[in-house]
Amino acid sequence: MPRPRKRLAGPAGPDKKGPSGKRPKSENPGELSATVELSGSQKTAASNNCGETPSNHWLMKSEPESRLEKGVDVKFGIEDLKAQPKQTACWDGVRNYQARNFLRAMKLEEEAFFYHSNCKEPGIAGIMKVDVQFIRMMKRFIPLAELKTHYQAHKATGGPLKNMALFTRQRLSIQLLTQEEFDFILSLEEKEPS
DNA sequence: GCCAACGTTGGC
DNA sequence: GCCAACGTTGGC
Repeated sequence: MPRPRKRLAGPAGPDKKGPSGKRPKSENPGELSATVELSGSQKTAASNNCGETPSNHWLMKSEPESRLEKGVDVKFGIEDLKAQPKQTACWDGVRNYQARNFLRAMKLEEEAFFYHSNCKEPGIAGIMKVDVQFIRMMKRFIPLAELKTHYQAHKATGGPLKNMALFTRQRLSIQLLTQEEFDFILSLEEKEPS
């Protein structure tokens, strides 16, 4: 489970997992340093996304309700992100290979939906930017059930959510969204809950 | 709390 | 490199 944490002020670590060690011991599986956190000021424009390249949009899952995993509470909802210094957190604990590749592919300032998973009401709670910093709450919470309704309709009609990873890659904790998916979900904010 | 989906592990 | 067993994710 991706497990955003309090700021650890780590460098945006290239993760050093060599091919050598097969995998993290089950003893301590978390803490791969696939960190997106950019500590402190982002002085350098270097990795910044200024320029012409269109930026990617993401969806990142986290659990807003308390749950112990090896004695550690993994709770980290959007309110917890807001409560961090600079409203910025370090997104660690991602184990899945593809999710980690996405973490590495992210560029600063790209936007991501903060998705609440494994909880009473799963869905998209807000928006943050890669750094990982809170931007804003959704104007209204967009429940999974509503997204699923659109997904099912779009499968038939060829609408924007027809291939949404949330449904086609069910267990992937970090997902790349198409521009169409991102825009469509944003447009839902303006609508009445369906 | 249950359990389906699905990723990972490890014997062969 | 197959695939059954196992572990995890995450909706319900």
